[in-house]
Amino acid sequence: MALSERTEDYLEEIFSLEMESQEPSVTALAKNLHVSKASVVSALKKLCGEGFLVQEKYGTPNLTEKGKERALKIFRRHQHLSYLLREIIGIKPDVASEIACAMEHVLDPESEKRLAAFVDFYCVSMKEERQWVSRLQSGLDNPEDLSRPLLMLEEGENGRVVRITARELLRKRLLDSGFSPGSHVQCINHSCEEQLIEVSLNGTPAVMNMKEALAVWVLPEEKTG
Amino acid sequence: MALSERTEDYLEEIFSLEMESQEPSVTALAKNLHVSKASVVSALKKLCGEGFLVQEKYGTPNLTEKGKERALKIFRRHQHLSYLLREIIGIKPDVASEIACAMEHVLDPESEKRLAAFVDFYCVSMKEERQWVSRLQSGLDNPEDLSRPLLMLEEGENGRVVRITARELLRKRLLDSGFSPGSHVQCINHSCEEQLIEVSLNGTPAVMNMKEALAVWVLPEEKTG
DNA sequence: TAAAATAGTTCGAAAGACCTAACAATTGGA
DNA sequence: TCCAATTGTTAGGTCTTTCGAACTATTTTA
Repeated sequence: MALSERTEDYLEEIFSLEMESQEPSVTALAKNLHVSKASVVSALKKLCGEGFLVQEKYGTPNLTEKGKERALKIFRRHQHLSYLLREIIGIKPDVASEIACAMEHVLDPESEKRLAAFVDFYCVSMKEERQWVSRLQSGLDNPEDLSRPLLMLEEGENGRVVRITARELLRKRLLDSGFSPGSHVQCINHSCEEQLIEVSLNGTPAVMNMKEALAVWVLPEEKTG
Repeated sequence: MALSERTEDYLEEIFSLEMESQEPSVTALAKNLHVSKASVVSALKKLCGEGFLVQEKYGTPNLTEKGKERALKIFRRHQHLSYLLREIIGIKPDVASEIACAMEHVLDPESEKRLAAFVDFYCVSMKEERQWVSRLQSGLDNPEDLSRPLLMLEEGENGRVVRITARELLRKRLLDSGFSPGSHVQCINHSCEEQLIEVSLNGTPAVMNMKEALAVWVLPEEKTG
């Protein structure tokens, strides 16, 4: 059950190689992990002993179900962290991977969820920004055509959700209610006195308060009627 | 020169305690680092041997200049990382600190700069978002009053830079040119054919292309003339 | 098919971090 | 001032990870 951090690295590397349809040979592992072949063999022995791996003498190591499951967890963590460091913080890929390696072993499930949520939140907003930039650069110079908070849609205007700029509970609530990227929304009615907005979400009526309507960003579509 | 990651942790903890005007006694260190006193003593011995620390038998350890310098570097990295994990990604403080501990030893100077820049960038944009939300919620319902890309400023409009939504070279170029949060900018002239924008940056004329003008976000100020 | 190259294994041994237990110095009351 | 509690030290040992070097098995190739 309990694997040392370093042993987890071996497991992850075996998994990585398998993902790329490469043989997780002793030599390949030694090369990728920058250790001697002797070290690989002893790590492999430990992984076998713990039931994460089966391997005959001079045979290729094979992950068991248990091994795959554990490796996948580590791998996912690593991907998330790498992504955050590389694409969001802007750290160089090789350094990012190294840092991710150091982090991944101390990330508890809850923090991992937070991380994933952050990466998701940020990715969506970055994707939108890229679309925005390319749109403007390709000669389309109508700024009204950009996404904006649902709150700022005119009555009757409709479009697609592109991001949710909220965190924690509000974000969860909105996503759970169906305000996920790609959903179709239409502004039905602004009720300024009550600070409420009536909308149609994928054809179904819904009511939102201002805070919610500010957090849902919509890319308006051409009016088709 | 070369300290192991774990030994760096001891150094950092000594520094931390000194910062809080507490004695970095063997007992305190053992408690805070969750190790036995024997382990502390042997780590202290190593730090003395490397010249980061002076200590007489049964005396309080004292950081040398070299030790302080090194400890400060580690401490700063830790603060940055903790901040990122806690305040931006939303990971619980104790876990954040633990992860920061695992990360701080593999963060090279360049990545550290990137991290600092990201924290800075993100803090500014979050601050702006908060202002935005509170502004809307306090009844001010004039969306024109929000920050927007410099590209979207009318001729003659002016304001203050609140964030730069660019990365890597573009971001660096913009910051180097003086487009940093707080700078005063005024839109002088849009030249649509040449896709160039004439602006005044802190009173000095400058010319930007569309991509640059899109990356600089400005909070417009009241027109005072 | 036999020799050469490559791949995998085993065997100490070293380094690092940690522990417990016994011991020594210091300090603070009674 | 002296005894007890606290604090710091030392010795000896475990565990993990790593290595080089010698060795064996397998594969390639001439």
